[in-house]
Amino acid sequence: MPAENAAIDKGINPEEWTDLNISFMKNQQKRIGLSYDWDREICSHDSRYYKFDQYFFIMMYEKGLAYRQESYVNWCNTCSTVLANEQAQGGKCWRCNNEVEQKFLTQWFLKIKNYAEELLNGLDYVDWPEKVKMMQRNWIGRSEGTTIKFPIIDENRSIDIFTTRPDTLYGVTFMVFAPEHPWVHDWVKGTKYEKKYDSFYNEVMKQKKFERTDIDIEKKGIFIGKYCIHPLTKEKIPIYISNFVIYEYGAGAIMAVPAHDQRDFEFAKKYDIPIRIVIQPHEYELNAEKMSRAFESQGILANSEEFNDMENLNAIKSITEKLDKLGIGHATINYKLRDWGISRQRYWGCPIPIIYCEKCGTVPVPLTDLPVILPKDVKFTKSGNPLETSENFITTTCPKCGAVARRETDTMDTFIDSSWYFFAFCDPPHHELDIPYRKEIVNYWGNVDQYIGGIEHAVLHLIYARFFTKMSRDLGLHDFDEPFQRLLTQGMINKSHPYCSKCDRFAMKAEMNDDSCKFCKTKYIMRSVKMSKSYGNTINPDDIINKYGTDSARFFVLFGASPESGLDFSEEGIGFASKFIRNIFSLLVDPPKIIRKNKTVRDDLINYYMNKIIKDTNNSMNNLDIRDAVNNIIQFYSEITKYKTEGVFDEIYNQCMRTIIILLHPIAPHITEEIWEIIGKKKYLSLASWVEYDDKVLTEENNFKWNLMNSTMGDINNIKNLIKKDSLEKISLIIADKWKYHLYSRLFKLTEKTMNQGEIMSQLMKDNELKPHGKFISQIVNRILKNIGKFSNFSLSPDDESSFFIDIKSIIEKKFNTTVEILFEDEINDKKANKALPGKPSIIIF
RNA sequence: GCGGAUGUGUCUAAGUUGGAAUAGAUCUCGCCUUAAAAGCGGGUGCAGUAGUGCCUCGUGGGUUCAAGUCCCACCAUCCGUACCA
Repeated sequence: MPAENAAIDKGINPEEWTDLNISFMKNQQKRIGLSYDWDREICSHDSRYYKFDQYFFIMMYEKGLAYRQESYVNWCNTCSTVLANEQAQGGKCWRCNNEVEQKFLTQWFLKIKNYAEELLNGLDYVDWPEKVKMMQRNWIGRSEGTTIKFPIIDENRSIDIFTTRPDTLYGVTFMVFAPEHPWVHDWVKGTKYEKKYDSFYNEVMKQKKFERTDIDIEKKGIFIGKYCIHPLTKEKIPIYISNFVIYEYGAGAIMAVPAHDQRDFEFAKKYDIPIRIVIQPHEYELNAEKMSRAFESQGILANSEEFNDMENLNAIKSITEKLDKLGIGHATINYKLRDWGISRQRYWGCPIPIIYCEKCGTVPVPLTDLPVILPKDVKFTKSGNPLETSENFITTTCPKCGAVARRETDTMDTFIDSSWYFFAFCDPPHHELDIPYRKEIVNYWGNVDQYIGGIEHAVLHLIYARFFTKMSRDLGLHDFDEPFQRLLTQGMINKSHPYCSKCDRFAMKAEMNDDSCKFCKTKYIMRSVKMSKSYGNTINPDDIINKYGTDSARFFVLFGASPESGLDFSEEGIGFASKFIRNIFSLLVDPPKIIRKNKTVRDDLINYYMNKIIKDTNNSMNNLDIRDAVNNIIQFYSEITKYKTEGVFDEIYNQCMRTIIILLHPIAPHITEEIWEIIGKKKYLSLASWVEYDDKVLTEENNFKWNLMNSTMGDINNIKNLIKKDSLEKISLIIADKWKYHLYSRLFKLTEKTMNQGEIMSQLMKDNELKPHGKFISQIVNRILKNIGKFSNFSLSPDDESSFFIDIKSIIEKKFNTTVEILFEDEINDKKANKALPGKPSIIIF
């Protein structure tokens, strides 16, 4: 439709305009480095593709899933076309945001309602955001209730109304029909009510549909002089019409129970209709005259013949059973979901393959005659469907009798195209095939493992595509039930923009440089809002790419926020990204200044980090936590930087480089590919195998050791800051006495049995080795028991701990630019020394 | 009204089966530099001349040896939806 509008505005052919845009977008996508398999490119305006839109339509027509009906439909004046219910949410056109009107037209519909139950249940089997599932559940709007026949007086037909509250059936005191219900029109004809009805009808029709169903709008109605009969009591019940009853839902008429429904209550009060109580609350008694609002809670039935004294929730079932037995009602399930109106009065779309013959009526185009090609000899006038201007197209012959016939000129909703394109990507359509795609290929690839799209399609594309998947499965085209197994709804790119808090509005494009609101003169504040042309706050990706490069743009977007939460565009953010990209280049391309021949513990450390980071990054990537993955890479980058300046061991350093290049490659493909070549690697990086981590490096012992090193260095740093010494003479690390290790192992064993401190202490004091240290132990035990989980179960022996510190001595020395000595507790006479504990050496700084 | 989500030191975000609150930005100090930028290092909840103590994940309770995480109630914000019989 934008193509057609642009064509009208600019006088270009829509096809030309579409192709132009496709090549522009393709270029941009290639520039930003998106790796698509372009061999699978499909275009919905290619007759090889839309042929199968028509195929699906005809298959549905033959199965009775496509039908033509005259009804009230949503009409958008600016788009000059009909819209489906899903496309007119909140009474506004999904494309142009214009208020939609109601028009009475003959249109093609698809019976999506036939799949309502399955569409609802299928939601339990997909891994989608709860929010989207809720939106679909609400949209489908299943409700269980009862259909009840109310015979019309003086006629032999009856109205089958739907109610969820058959327990209140005895409380019905009036009926309400939608004003546009066709029966109503006949009933008032030639009666004294006709005039009143006509003016009321016109008044209601003038209201926009969504205004009419606004809760604040006044509930208006009139009596139309007609009655029906209560199916059980046989009482005469007056029929009203009112604006609050919607023709499309249920029967287009309701039974009104003013005592137990607030809306009915208000209506009854207004028009002086009797109120009959049929449910009494447990705690008190209602009085019809004194009621100020309806009683909608649970209670016990009254005035309900044999159902009196029954709990109302039980009565729902009992009354329905009785109606069923008498043949005047039955349990029913109703859905809010309406059938999908797919006719569009526009040129640029897929023609509906139907021919109207005077003799044979509505005739589908035979499958062998597909595709029905969209003609090019059309005139774009400002009004009406351009297709109607192509005589060649309209005039045809009837496939059945050969007589001159006329083609349908409505085209299909473009959502039809997007309802099955994911199958087409598996097996791009071929003109010569008579099916849209081959079953074994689609079954092999499908269903889609991970789908990404905006939340705005929650009850549009995402419901249509599910319907199509089930429908085409039933045509035998493939075997699975749901199109998209995992769904991620990505956020939008926002930008801060002038906002008036008083008027609750953002500055429009023309006002965006003003200081204050043009309506109330309040000063604008800056607030984040989605990018949009009307606000004039859009950023052209090309500008960003030109200024910072593709990789910086990608890095910024991926690191800026999680995919779900959207991103605030900012200059600082993109600046950081661009700095990082530059830094990583020089880090990897400039060779290290110091290269060691011997392997040291420093190399073990960076190797440990490397493996840990591969593991964490892989996890994050798999969960699509791209931001976390990037965070890990940034950390690894700074570790490598430190490692490089301290001096490297060639083999390990090369592994680190390879790892970070590969990890970063999906984020910043261009620069990493470049670096790959510069450092002399053969073949493309994009074809290199992904990095694996070595589980043997990530043992509990190693985790413990490197944590021990980090926390010890943290402690040293802490003390250093505290004593405000500029340069350090010496650091002594004192490893705890052997008996403390013995204590730890005894203690942790005991805590498996009991957490009682007294009991634990008395057990410990039976140990002769520990007994002399009783006072110290009781303090330690107290501290440990307060938060046992904080203490690792794993520990090294005193000798292992000491030799580990000897190993990493050089790292600490380098970091603090001083000498480090490792001692045992009994080797030094300092009262600070005896604070040493297993896994926590005492630190003395000189 | 109904439904859903969110709330984390200044900001943006991580935080898995409960087990020592992480990153990045910002700001700031230092190094480097003739200088700036870039880069590197320290600090960025409070207190402290010794590895510690205390506070803090919207508020208030609860469960637990242990709660950002589990349970209950409330508040705020955002989104969806609305006479659906």
